Amino acid sequence: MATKRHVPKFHRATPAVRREALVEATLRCLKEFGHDGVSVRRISAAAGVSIGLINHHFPSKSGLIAETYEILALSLLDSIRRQAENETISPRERLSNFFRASFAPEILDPQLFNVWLVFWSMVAHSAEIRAVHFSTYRKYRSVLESLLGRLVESGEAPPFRLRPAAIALSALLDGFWVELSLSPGVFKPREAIALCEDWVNALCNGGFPRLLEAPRTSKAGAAAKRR
Amino acid sequence: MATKRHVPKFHRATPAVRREALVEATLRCLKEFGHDGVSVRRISAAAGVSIGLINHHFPSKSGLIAETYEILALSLLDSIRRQAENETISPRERLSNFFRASFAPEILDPQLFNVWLVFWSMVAHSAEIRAVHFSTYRKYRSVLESLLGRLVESGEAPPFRLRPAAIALSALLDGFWVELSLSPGVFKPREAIALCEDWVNALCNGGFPRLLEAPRTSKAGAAAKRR
DNA sequence: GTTGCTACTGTACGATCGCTCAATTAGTCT
DNA sequence: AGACTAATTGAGCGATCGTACAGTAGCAAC
Repeated sequence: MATKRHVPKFHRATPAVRREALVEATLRCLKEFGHDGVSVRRISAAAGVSIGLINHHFPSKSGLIAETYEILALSLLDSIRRQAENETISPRERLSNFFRASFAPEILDPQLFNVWLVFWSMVAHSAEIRAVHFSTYRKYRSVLESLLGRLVESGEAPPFRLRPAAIALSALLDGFWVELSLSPGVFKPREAIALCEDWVNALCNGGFPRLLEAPRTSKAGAAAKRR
Repeated sequence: MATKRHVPKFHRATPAVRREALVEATLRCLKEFGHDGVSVRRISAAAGVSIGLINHHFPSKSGLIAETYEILALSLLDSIRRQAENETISPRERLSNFFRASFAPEILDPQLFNVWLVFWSMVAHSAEIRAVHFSTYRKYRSVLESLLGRLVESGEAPPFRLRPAAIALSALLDGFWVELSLSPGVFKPREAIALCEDWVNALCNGGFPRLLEAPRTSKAGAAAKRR
C-alpha cells in the first residue's frame, strides 16, 4: 500500500496575491459575460475559490469591480503611453504612435468594450466606480495634454489651449472606439487613425482658431472694462 | 343605500396602445434604474399592469427592450433632424443647429445616457438589439451625410467623401456626448459645440485633405495597372 | 341577456442574486 | 509536536429574476 500523504484542499495566499487573482478572474468574467459576469458566484468559480472569499478580501462586489476598473484602465493607458513616448522620435510621430496603439486589435476587442460598458453603467450608481472613472479619465487627458504640449514646444503647432484640445481629441478617439466596437465593418481602424491624423494636422496648420491661446486678452478685456 | 355600480378591475386596450404604454414604462424604468430597471416586475409595475402582460404582448423581455431602443432612437434623431433642417437657412447654419440640438439639456440628460448604455451592452448578446442598433446608426449617419452633402452642393465646402466625413463627425459628436454624460463639469456643452463647429470649418477650408474626393484616381490607377 | 373573444391577472416554479457566518484547515511560529 | 493565526470554505438567508399557464373578466356583437 502506498504511503498516505496529506493533500491540501486549498492554498493559502497573501491578500495581495489573492486580490490580484480575483481581479484577473473578474476581468475574464466581464469579458465573457458582460453584465451577467458581474456575479460573485461566477467570479469565484473563475478564480477557483469559494463564494465567500470575495467578501473576505473586498468590502463588497462593487469594490472588486472598482479595483478591476482602476487596474485595467491604468494598465491600458500605460501600455499605449509607452508605445507613444519614444524620445528618439518627434512629438508629431509620438501622436501617430498613440493613435496606432489606440486602435490596435487588443484595444478594439469587442469584449473589452463590453467590459467598459459595465464600468460606465456603474458610474451613475456607485461612488467608488465614479471616483475611479474620474481619476483615470483625468490621467488620460493629462497624457494627451502632454503629447500635444510637446507639439507646441517643438514648434510643429501654434500655441493653443491644451486642455480643450485634449478633450476634443479624446472625444474623437473615444467616439471612434465606440463606433468600431459596436459596429465593426462599417469602417476600418486605419480610417479612424487617418481621421485622427487629419485632426492633428489641421490643429498644426492653425485650422482650429478657437483653440488658439487667448487667456491674456480676456483678462485685459475685463481690466479694460473696469477702468 | 347608494346604487351599487360595477367598477372594472382593469381596462382592456388594443395591442398597439398597450405596447406603446409598455414601451413608455420601460423607458422610465431604464432612466431611473439603469440595468436594474430591465425587469418585467419593475416595468409592469410602472405601467400599472400585471407581470404577465409583458409576455402577452412581447415575445420576450429583449423584444420589449429592442422596440424601446428603436422608438427612442428614431424619436431623438427625428427631433434633432427637424431642428436642423430648416429650408430657410444655409446648409452651414443647419449643421450649427444640429450641433446645438445634439447638446441640448434633454439629450445630455445623464439618465438618457444610462439608457443608451443598457442598449449598447445588449448589442453583443441579443440579435434583436443588434439589428435595431445597426439600422438606427445607419439612419443617423445618413442624416449627417445629407447635411454635409448640402454643404458641398452649396459650394461652402470642397467636394469630399461624404461617408467617412459623416463617420468622423458622428464619432466626434458621440465622443463629446459620452464625455459630457459621464463627466459633467469637466467641460461645457458650449465648448463641445464650438469644437464641432471648428471641425466643420476646417472641413470647409480644405483642412482634411485625406477626405477629398479621389475615387476616380484609384480606379484609374487600377485600370492602368491592368493594361 | 347571452355568448364569445381575448386582453389581462397573478400564482407558481426553478434559478440566481449578494452577503453572512460558523466551521474548517493551511501554514507558521514556538 | 502542539498551538495559534487567519485565509478559506460552503451552507443558508431573504430577495429577485424571467417565463409559463390556468383562470378571470372587460367589452363588443348579436
